[in-house]
Amino acid sequence: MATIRDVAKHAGVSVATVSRMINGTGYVHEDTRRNIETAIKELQYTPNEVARSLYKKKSKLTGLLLPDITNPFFPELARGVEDEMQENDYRIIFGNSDEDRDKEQDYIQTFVQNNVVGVIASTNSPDTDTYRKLAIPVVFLDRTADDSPSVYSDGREGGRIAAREMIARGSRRVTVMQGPKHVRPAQDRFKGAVEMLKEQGIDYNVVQTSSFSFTDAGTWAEQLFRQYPDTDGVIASNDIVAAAVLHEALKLGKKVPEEVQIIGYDDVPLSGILNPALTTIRQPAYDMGRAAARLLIAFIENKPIEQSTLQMPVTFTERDTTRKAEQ
Amino acid sequence: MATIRDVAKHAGVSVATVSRMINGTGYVHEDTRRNIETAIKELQYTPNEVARSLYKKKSKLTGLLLPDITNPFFPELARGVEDEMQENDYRIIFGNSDEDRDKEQDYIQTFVQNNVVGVIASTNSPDTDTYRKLAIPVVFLDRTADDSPSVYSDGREGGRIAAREMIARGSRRVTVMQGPKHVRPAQDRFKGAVEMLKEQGIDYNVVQTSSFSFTDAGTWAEQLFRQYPDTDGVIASNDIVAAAVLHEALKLGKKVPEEVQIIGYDDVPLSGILNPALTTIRQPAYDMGRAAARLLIAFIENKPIEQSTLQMPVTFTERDTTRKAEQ
DNA sequence: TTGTATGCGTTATCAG
DNA sequence: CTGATAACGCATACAA
Repeated sequence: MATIRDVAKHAGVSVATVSRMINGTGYVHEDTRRNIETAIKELQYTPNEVARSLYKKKSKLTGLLLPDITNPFFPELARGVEDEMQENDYRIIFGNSDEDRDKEQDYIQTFVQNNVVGVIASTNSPDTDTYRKLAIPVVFLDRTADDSPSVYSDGREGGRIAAREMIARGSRRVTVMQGPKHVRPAQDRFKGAVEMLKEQGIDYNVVQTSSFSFTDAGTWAEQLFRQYPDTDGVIASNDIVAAAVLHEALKLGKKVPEEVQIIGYDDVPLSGILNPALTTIRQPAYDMGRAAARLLIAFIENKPIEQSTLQMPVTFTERDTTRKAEQ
Repeated sequence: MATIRDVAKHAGVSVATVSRMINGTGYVHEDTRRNIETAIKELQYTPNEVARSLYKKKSKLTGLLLPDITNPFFPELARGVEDEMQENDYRIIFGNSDEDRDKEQDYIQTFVQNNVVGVIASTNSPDTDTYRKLAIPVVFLDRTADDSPSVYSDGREGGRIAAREMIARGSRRVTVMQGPKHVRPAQDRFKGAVEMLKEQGIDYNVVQTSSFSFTDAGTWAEQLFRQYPDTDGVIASNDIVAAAVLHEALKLGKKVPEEVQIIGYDDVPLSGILNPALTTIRQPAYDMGRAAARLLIAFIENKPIEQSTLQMPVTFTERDTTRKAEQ
């Protein structure tokens, strides 16, 4: 790898001049500029970001911490973040936390050890020293903490909508699936749904689940219909679980949506191609990722910030696992 | 952030001693060790990886380049890579290439600018200077190049299996979907399928597709049944497309698998919960990711390497979009 | 307009 | 067993 010294020597100038020309700081004569440029070309020089980072105590690196990229909601988020970052010349150090505090800590630590200029995190414990002590900006994604910059959607409202639409379409023995206890967004949507069910005086049951994994989803689905065989409406904790419930319902010979209605959550890409296609509460994942990155960059670059807390809209996405609403 | 100098001062020793104790290089008296340890604790010191990287010209950073994390095949791969890396204290700088040479170049460049010690790449152009000129080890994932370290599965064989099983189950007017022209694995499986179809003298049509995106998949599916309404077997280019074809077939009132059989490719997690569940050719994505990371680490750490080219097995995963084989 | 010297935080060499 | 010190590649203050 050629260094700035090589370039300087090759161009017959000092490293300072090369540095100035590269960074566009200070004057440099047209002729010498030309010399330096050809030197750079010939040596295929590219600046060593590590040295830069050491000197400036700032890098072009950013940390992204997500629970599990294997859950189809997160790739959308990640892609949004990545696209925005890459368009602004930032790079991403990526890690999966598995919602585990230790792993999370560990990643955050290596983020700072590597001089990242900011981090985007999807965590259940934003209100901890792990984040409070950070000297760099943090944006929470898909999660919130009061007064902390964050991009998320209104889980409670999403849950309420799901329940409301389910009731409006005639289900009267509803089963609400409660996602993992320590996952905030899962609990928010759960609470929202239960709230609405109670308000409307509708009978409901709860099935507890402890993960969002594809492999477990089938188990929750079986359990659901074993415990509540006469349920006529399922509000799932996310689309994966909803898909598993749909699968199980059809396997048991139940007609969807005639006998059982199902509403998912997230609107991950696969939801639209299920059979029947899944009715769900949509979160604009990709946009959320982009927004979070945009916000973080604004902090990093000290740009003006209108709002440091963005609540994105959730929308009822009606497809074929629900009946037409009664007028 | 506390530096090694702070620790040294705090412990009343020189930085050299602190460094020695941290890295376990050279002797250090038991008493001073204790002093240093408490100093580290009190100051919450963690070594600056950037400074380390600058001096040693080596980091704990690794580059991972994938086409598109939004395609559900890749999160599995990525997770495998990440798990193995993280267990070995390596971190990942991640980027999506969109199968685009420029983006790819760009990422590779910033990888080296950041002193990564190795890269894992899923690329269609492994045989280019971009990779040949790299001074650090590279492992190609899901793609191969002769003699280059790589982890992939046998696409041609996968295609052959798909066609063979489709024929064995009675389809006689098969449609093979050809994935994006520039994506090697897609072409391999396509060729394999066509090869087998020809060998067996079975009538077949080809539908060309140019992406793996969820949004486009529906279009290919519609087009397929418009052009070849009497097809009785579809070999899709991957599971996403297969899911779309399944969706469309049912929408058109076709019985699956009675009137149309469908075979996908990859066995992404969603395949098992489709209705009917998708028969597909499985690639062990997670394991492939792990294997690639393990291989890369072996290169990085100069460990002995048995095989630098790993071809993982593809397996026919029989579910419900195909009929029982004729005995 | 350009060059010299210094320091960013670490590790390794070498002398003590 | 320990401490000065040079060097990694770069950007900046200051001189020229």
